[in-house]
Amino acid sequence: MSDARRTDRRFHALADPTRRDIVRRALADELSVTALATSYRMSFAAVQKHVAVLERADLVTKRRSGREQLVRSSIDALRSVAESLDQLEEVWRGRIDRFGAVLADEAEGDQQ
Amino acid sequence: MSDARRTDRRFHALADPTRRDIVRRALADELSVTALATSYRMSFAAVQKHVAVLERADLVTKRRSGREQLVRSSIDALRSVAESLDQLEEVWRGRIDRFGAVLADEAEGDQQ
DNA sequence: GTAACGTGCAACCAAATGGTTGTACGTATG
DNA sequence: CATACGTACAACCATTTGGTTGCACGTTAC
Repeated sequence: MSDARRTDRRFHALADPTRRDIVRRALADELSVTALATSYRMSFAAVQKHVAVLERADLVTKRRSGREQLVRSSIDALRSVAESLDQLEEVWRGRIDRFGAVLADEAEGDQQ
Repeated sequence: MSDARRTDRRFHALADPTRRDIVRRALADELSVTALATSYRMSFAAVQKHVAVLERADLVTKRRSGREQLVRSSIDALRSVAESLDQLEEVWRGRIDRFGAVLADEAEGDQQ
């Protein structure tokens, strides 16, 4: 999968409060899909779909244990999302640096 | 607008490569909608819609200058997205801390 | 004043999203 | 073995998304 496509999926997966909550809870503990589902006012199938969206984005992984499927969040995937934001932050800093350079040039021009 | 709703919109807005590119370019420079639009292989109206999505998410602001509308990204909004990821990171660290505590307890139990 | 430019917006369309119910199947429990 | 549990998945539906074209309107340039 292309990098951009993966980033798309990750941001998209996080653009829903239920899914962010699932990620949060599965960061703290490993939980079965049913255990997760009891917390939300929607059908089990709906929660299962949310987990599938997170799984396709690699934000969570599942591990079978008997008849349960245990969901765990991937801190690495979350960090890679944070990283794409950091890249933007760097672009912004670059702009400031150039702005600073212009000011320095002007000061140089002004000096006697 | 609720906090969650705003977070939804921001993640959603960033879940598209064209929009992330617009944010990136408007972080480095202030650009008109038309200037932005020339870079992408889609209609002006489509780009305009992307800018509108970013605007509703407060990720960019527009400033009128003559007949042009200059788009600039908001570094603060980007940082607030990064912040919601940091909160998840903290949950994860909390889990590790508890895990560490369990190990410490076990060690304590083990000690002679 | 007229023509060209930059923008906003409505109408339309195909595809994706987010929910539902129902069914099927492997696993545990009594 | 029979029943309940946990999960997966298909079919269906309303809404949203992401694109298009066309038109209107204010601003600039000639």
